Amino acid sequence: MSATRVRLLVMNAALGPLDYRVPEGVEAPYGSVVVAPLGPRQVTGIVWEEEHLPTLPVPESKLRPLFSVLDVPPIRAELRRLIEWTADYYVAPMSAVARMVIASGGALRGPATMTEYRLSGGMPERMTAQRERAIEALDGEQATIRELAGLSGVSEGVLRGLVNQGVLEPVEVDVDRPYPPARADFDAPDLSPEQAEVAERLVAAVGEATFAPFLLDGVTGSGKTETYFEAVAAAIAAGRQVLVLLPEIALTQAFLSRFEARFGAAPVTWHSSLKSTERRRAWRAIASRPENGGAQVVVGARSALFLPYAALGLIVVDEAHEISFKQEDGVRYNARDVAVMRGYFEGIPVILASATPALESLHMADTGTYKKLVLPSRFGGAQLPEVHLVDLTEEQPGRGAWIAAPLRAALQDRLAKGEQSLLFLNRRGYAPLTLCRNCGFRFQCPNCSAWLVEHRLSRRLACHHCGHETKPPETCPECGEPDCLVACGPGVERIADEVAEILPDARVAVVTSDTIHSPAKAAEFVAMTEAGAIDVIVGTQLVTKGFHFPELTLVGVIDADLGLEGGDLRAAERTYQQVAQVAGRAGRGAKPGEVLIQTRHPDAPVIAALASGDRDAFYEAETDNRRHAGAPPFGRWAAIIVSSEDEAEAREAANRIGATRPFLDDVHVLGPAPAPLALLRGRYRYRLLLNARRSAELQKVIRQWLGGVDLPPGVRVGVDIDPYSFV
DNA sequence: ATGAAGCGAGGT
DNA sequence: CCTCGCTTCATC
Repeated sequence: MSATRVRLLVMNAALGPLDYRVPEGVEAPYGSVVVAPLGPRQVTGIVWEEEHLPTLPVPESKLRPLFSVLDVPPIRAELRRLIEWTADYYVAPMSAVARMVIASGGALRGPATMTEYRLSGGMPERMTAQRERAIEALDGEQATIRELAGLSGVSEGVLRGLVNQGVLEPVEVDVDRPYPPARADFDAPDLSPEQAEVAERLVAAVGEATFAPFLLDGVTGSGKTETYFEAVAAAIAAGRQVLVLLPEIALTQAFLSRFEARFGAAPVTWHSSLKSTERRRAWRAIASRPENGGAQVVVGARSALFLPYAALGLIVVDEAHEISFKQEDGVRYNARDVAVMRGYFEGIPVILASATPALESLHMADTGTYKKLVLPSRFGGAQLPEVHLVDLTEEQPGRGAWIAAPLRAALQDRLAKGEQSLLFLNRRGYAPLTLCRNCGFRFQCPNCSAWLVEHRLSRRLACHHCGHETKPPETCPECGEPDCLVACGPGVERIADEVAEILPDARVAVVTSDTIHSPAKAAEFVAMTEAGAIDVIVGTQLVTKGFHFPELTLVGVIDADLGLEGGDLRAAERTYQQVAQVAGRAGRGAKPGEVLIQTRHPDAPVIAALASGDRDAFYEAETDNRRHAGAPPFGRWAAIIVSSEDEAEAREAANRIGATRPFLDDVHVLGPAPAPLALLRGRYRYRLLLNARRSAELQKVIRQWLGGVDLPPGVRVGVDIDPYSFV
């Protein structure tokens, strides 16, 4: 006998919980995804425990019946608890978190087959510019008309014309066809004794199927992936699902080939650029148990964390220190931390793998909350690279140059030996600032308080915050002077030019999110590098991790001080991680590696620690700093960001919030002040910072505080718990 | 969210 | 007396 009355969490942040009547003969247990009438419209909702969604009582007579219960498995209690925890911890609406669970409107409804289109090979009777463009862009693609329109940049109308002409042919696709199965024993590797010992612990944890968080702390090149693959194999063999979170899609390609070699089939991937059919297929596979043809292993970006796994048995967070696990808009959650909570609610092990763990993670391991597993040496006898500092105050590269003499010499040496080099600079484009030599005019983004970055490869001035782009003008827009624009400072493209001057014969590849914008491009880059078709790689943080190139023996860090600018709380830690990770690309094969770090502050503790390879000393010093600053893991930070399209409105709202601040012993409020990016995507931003003791009920304080302020409709207030970027 | 209802200012 | 724009209210 099921309830005749249910409470819904509706997928609409502005609406509270709503109660409905369950029609005769309909089953709607907790977690059911349902469609309900709302005034003249319909809403999607999830049937929830009444006691977890308190609301004022509504008389029986007002209840309307549910429209339908959708044909998907109910959202399990474990995931419902995670939704509640995430909403509570990150001060976000439960509906916004639940949306990340549903994540695919198409998965809930509609037919199981759909029509996609592909080029038939035929040509239209009349060729037009638009048609030609479409045909060129869509070679090898198969997707819906809408998606093809997005891919080709022509309108859906043009494509429908091509369908009528037979140039695009329809293909009926079984949307939910199962994925090829992964096999636990497809190609088990030979592990080193160290790896085998760690793998055994992880495999045992998978077998026990209870909550167990692990910090897998292994130096770069120690074979962390192969090691946790054994735990993945154990979960596959036990019929449980595995989620592997990766920080960036660019890394997926390298991961996928390793995965396929080990398990004989590709895993299910989940990321933001999936097409709607792929998304539906993946979602439904994830919601099905492996023995019923469901997904076995899912590799995804942070958003894969909230999917409704039917039988999750293990979560791996690879490169767990990466800040891209922190979502910076919408629900501002940290996938690394939520992964541990998901493991807790599901009662399964969670592996955080990193060569440079976040201080917070190390602290959890040191206090015994996480179990620490260490891989102290590189796999196959490879040695960690030698690290040398280049003091830029002594070795000045000269005007308009950024590569100092020692690094030049090292580059020349590697090219002569036929070995590969990698130069790291975490700055996309050619130059971060362009100004007029005549009048001093600086190109600034109209929507953000940021300079426009020159991109020579694409001949554009671009804002890296909002995507605004313009063509560089012939004359200065301020004073009209021709040919007067000068590039200030280096980006990777400019470094690549400098390399071309030093080594005219070298084959140079620029590797950034601009040049590696698809998995195919990433695969191409990897293939070329492995084939020895590239001598020097110049890249941003994209090249700091995941890649394994045995012939790469030199890593040069162009500007190790760059990350230390900007007053970020974790600046020192981030610099350490980035440089240590990129250094870890050197000497992974038989030949030893060398790392040259250019810096103006060779005595700064971070830089000195990098030079001496004394990780523990760095972490100890950083731990002391954090303790004194009341920063995580010893205290907590939160940010409140108030924004509006109107500057005065944003300022007034921030002041109003500031005026009602709580005065407490364990929570201190700073601000409001203009946010470092005072204008972002056309919105003016003010910020308040909160520093709290560990024991403080920070979220409760914030909720009560903000709940008591009412603001004009154009003002948005965002809460960022445990912020990374103070922007 | 989103549409309906309520209400004052200004126009016909 | 009506229309426009804006605020308030209800949606189970």
